[in-house]
Amino acid sequence: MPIPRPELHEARVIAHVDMDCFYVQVEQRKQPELRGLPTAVVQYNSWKGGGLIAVSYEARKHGVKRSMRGDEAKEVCPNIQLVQVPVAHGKADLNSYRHAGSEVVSILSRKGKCERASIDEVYLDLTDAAESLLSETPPETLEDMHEEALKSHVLGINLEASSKESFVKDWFCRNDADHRDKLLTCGAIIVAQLRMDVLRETQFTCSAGIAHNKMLAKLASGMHKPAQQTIVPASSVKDLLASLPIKKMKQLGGKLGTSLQRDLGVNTVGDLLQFSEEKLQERYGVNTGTWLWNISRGISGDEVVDRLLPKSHGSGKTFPGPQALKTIASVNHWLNELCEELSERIQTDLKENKRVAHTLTLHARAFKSNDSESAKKFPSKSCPLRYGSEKIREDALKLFESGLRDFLGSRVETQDSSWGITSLSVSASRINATPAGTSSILRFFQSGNPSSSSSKLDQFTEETLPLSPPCSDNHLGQDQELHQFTKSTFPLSPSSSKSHLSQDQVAQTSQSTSILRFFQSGNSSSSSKQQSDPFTEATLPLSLSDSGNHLGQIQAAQGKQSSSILRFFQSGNPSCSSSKQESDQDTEASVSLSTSGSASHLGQDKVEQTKQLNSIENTRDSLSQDERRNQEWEYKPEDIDPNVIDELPPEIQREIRGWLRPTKRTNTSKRGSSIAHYFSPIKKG
DNA sequence: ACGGATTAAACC
DNA sequence: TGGTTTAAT
Repeated sequence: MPIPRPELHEARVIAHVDMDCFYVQVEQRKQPELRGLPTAVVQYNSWKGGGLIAVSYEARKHGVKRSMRGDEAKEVCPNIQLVQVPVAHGKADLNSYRHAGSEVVSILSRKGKCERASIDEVYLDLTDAAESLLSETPPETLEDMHEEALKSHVLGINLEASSKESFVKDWFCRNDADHRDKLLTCGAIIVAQLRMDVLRETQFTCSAGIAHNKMLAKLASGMHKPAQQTIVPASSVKDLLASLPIKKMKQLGGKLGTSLQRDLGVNTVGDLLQFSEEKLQERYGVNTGTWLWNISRGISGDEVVDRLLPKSHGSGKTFPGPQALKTIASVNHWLNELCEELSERIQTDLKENKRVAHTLTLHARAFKSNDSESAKKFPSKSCPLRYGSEKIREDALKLFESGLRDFLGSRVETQDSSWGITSLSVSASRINATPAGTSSILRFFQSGNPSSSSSKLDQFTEETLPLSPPCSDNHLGQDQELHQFTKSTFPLSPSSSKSHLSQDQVAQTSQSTSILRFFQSGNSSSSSKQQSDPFTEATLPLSLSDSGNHLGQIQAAQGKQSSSILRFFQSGNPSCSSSKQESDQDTEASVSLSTSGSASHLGQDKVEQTKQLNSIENTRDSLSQDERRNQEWEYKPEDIDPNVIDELPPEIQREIRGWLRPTKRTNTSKRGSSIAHYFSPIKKG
């Protein structure tokens, strides 16, 4: 019995799809009269015409480049059309581009595993689709090959002939083709179709690379732009890399690439071949060394991860030079703007994708004018994320103050204006999908608890948050709705009149809220009630409040049943019952329970997220443990405190434990791992 | 101290 | 783990 050759069985078909000057295309779709004209997208038009962040290909011909100023662009290309990025919260607002990006993702994810790599790029694993196509209708039998597929570039075969297309067709359809080449051909046909779908459905063009791994696909997608695709057959990899400047390689555009050039005299990827793996390891560490050795041979085992949504959200702004923020008041103002945007975005994420963010992080850059050693960096700070824009603001300000104290080194004069903030950002990370659909745990909380009446809940919610700031006037329509939701979600606060978050508070908040968030968001998707907007109207099964002067009402509002629920949460969670003084009381006093909104209200405009969520349910029942482990990052065991689970009824325990994966975190880093899956285009002995 | 605003991931 | 650094777009 001959052992099957691994290359044949493990040859993957990977595509990288890259939108052409994406922001420009988005603006041109909005203003079709700009189509065909040299166009660029700028932000902050006030200073020197603003900074360019996207440039159309017409404008590039005139020498306009990214990172030029609007004024410079006008000089080299006088009739360039400059479009400003929308502004909201006093800063650039990229939401329209994000939305356009997700339109594209929803189309590109139709044919296989799809990984959103950035706002305008995806990787696709088309192996299965290509194999199916090959076995059902192999290229050589195809009568009418799509024009777009025939326009593919194939590295290594065409020689700039005018009759290129016939060469490509011959290459596609030749009978003696390598199996892997046939797979790539099928991949190219599929990608061509996807690109046409994207164009038809969104009016956007894109370019693509088709190869056996991500690295090569990414390389290829940039080789013929715009609106073209490039195939990298295994046989052409060696020549391709031999002359490829090292800095063109992803991950080598920065310091590592520079070090390779300067320290090893490596100028092309091919130059790397002469170094042994050990040599590279000793200079750059095992992982990086092995990784370098591999990429120089076109080997890259990175898999396409099925992920259509971003892993974090951030909102930030720079305050260059004279604009640096020098008072707490001004920092507070901008923090509020940034937090407002962030809050809206995680709220939208929760509503549309049923995802919950767990960590709030503040980043800043700062200088000290008087201090001699001003080289110190402003430290990042993070804490558990509490939903609701005013909570976020409050926490972000505390994080900032804490960071500023560290930055200034325990000296007191914080309004000394001896410091300045040159950039500020807040971000939300550790975003977990919540289990969608009906499950016993959700049924348990809904049917088992009579105190869960939504009308009562709304009232409760409104009364609980009298301190919310007035809606800003420019919020209308949908924003209004969002704001309401914001106010009513997770109003947990560590009752902090203290000047900073202590470690204890942080830890406590983290543990005690995670379970609540879990149930809250899961619950909200599981009822079958018909409501116009279940999310805004009844979304508060469990809430904690810090509003001291409403304590009486809150206690009155919660029934007996809810207090028993409360007890087992608290007893199950050590950090809840431990040495908390005032915050402990707040916590105890304000938990209540409610029913949820409707189960199946997913907006139909969000096909991609639906697909992602559905895949969770499907895999739960049909996949093996191992397969689950790979996909089940969605379930995030961190959402559930193990101690709490013990207190739950047995059938609920079973269900929850089914979601939990064993603590993973193997020490295999991306680099140097999963050698078995490496595609090896270069024959060895 | 203008290449801005975001994202991701390795590393320690 | 949180926080820092690197890198890409």
